[in-house]
Amino acid sequence: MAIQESGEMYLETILILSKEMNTVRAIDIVEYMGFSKPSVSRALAKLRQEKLIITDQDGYIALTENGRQIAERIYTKHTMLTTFFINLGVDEETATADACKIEHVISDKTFDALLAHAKKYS
Amino acid sequence: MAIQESGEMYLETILILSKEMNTVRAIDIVEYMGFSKPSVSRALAKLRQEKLIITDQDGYIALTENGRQIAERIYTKHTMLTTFFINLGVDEETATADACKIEHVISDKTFDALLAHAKKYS
DNA sequence: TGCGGTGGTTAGTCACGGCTAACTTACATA
DNA sequence: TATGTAAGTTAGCCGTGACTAACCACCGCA
Repeated sequence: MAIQESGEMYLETILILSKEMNTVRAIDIVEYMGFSKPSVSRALAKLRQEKLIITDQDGYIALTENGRQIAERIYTKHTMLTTFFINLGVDEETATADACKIEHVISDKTFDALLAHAKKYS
Repeated sequence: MAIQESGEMYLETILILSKEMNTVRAIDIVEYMGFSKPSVSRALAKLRQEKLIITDQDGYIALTENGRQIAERIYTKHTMLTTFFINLGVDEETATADACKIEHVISDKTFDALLAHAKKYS
């Protein structure tokens, strides 16, 4: 089963949290994403099953190599799109919100083209 | 209840079909979108209920003023995004596919900014 | 020692948006 | 007139991804 948009969002969140807090637990994701504990628990179980994350006996979560690759790819799109939109004059909040939705649906091809263009014209 | 991405897709399809065939019936939408008859029937029932389309006694479908506004907005985003991506060097198929997904999630603010930018640099 | 808080899971529900099966209705034609 | 086909609807199912309620396990402290 292919990874869904929701799964990508969880992986990206884990990456972001692990940048800013050393250890990541399910409860941190709950607080960051604003979802309920069971929702996060079930989503993480699915990611664990697909070997995109691993959880140690203390409940600390880490991305596997596969998981990290997906998370980094999404996160890169997120930050680049946000920056691009802000440079176009969009307010930060809107830029972030739009980037967060577009990052999951834009193809690598179009993203790369957009990135190359952004480098030239901003 | 707010209009969903799926509803927008149906409205856009009705607009496109009505540009190219005078009368639009459910079966035309079935063929165009590749969904089953019941799926289309139920989706149209929902749009009818929300007064975004009307159907006459012969089954011919028309957009209401509200429906047309939504459809035009999405369709504009669709065509502009497609053109923009193609101008960036993306192949037509990818550009269309990406536009079709992004058109539903991009905000008016970001779209307008993108459009203004595209006008300047292409 | 036992009690409360924290973290996590299990079970069951819901809306959305696809699907198939099966029905109705109407029309065209043999 | 009867039959077959086309168009549409109804009923019921499924996966996704949220939710609440309720439970378990652990840990610290009075």
